[in-house]
Amino acid sequence: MSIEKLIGPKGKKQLSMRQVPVEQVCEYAAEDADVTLQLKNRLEKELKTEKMEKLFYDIEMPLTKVLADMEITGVNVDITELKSSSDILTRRMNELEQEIFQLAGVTFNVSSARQVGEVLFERLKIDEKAKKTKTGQYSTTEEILEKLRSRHPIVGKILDQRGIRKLLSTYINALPELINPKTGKIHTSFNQTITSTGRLSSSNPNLQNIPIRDNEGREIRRAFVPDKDCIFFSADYSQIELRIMAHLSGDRHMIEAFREGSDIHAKIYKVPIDAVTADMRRKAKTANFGIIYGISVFGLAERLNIPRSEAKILIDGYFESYPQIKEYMNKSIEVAREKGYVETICGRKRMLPDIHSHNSVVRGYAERNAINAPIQGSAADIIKIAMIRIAKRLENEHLRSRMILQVHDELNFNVPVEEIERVKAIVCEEMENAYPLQVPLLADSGVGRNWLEAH
DNA sequence: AACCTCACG
DNA sequence: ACGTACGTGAGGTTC
Repeated sequence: MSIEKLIGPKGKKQLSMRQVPVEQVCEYAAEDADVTLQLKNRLEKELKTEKMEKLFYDIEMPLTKVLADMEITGVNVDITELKSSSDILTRRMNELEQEIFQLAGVTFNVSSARQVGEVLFERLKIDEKAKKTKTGQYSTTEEILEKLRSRHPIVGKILDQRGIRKLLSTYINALPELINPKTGKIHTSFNQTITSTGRLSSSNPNLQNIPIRDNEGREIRRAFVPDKDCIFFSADYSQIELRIMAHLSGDRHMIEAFREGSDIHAKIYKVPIDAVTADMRRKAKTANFGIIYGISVFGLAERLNIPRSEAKILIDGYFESYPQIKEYMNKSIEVAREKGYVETICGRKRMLPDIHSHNSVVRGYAERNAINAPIQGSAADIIKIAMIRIAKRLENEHLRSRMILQVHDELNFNVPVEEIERVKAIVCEEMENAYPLQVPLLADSGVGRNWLEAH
């Protein structure tokens, strides 16, 4: 039985455990204990035969308490900040909506992708051969509308209105509702058993997807503030996934590049670093990400908005510079075929039954997972080790600083001002030394009066 | 409940 | 000819 069946779906009307008849609580609690014991009896043996005992007992189990402490500690959110931007943005959103109706000549629900598609492609006919989604509906994603921006003034307004609506509904208006009246803070859940790679996820609310890429959205981070007499401290791994790929592949050139601390994105070209233009670097950066995901010529061409021929040249050049990376990718797929799974540096497995599929699309997914999962998952292993050690040191050294958030390659802390130097040293040291690789691991850090300033 | 869209690493 | 970069969570619409 699910908890929501017992106390109702999350929201205002959700009951607390004490409002549920004791017979029902008893039934629920007993089932919890019974099922857990049954699972333990079976999984304990499996842990041993799969050689995953270290991962379980040395990482996942100790991490459980670290996560619980983070959840209980919670995060301060300055509501006055959010309320004032809510008023301003709500007004702008409504103005844009009126202008959209004017330009369309009809009123409609701008939140409805279907209605937006019908207005743009049937009423205004701004594109003869509009792209459709799998279900035959017009696709109106940001990516598509961006390319149609110049066709009609309504397009830009729809994009702007959507952007503002997203910020309001998902963050600005939602976060204040989630403040726990007892603690005055927001308490997320860090889910330890959701992802297929070993990453955490965050829910109710998700605090791992607070905006940062766009200037307007990132202002929301100003609302995430430390306690009184404390500062916000943020530390993040620099290019951890690329460094792991250098380590796992053993590629001499990439290892050397990281050891000498050079600009890895610029380094893929066979010209002096000074000769690398901003555009070359941007393309190389996208290519580097692509490699980690199991690149395709098509995928890279799409993202960079370049012809496939050019994307192919870029990829070929890349593998010429880093031949062992190419070998590593082939080897990962080969391992998946032979063993049916791939694993991370700590022995976390990703089962890949589709690696033998006769459907090339399905098989393609499995092959890309074979490349990506060990990299993404090893990064998760490493930051988990760092979190456990940092939590232990904060406790042993009687510091009042608290770890409050993890965002995949980043850790955030609430730090009493007088502790900042010690905590900075502890956090960076434990992050950088969590798991020695063939290349150095680097952690950047910053402090501020809020999450935005600390970044 | 499925779908679309979009926020993050 | 087709479909194609990895991993998530949430809000809104539609059925």
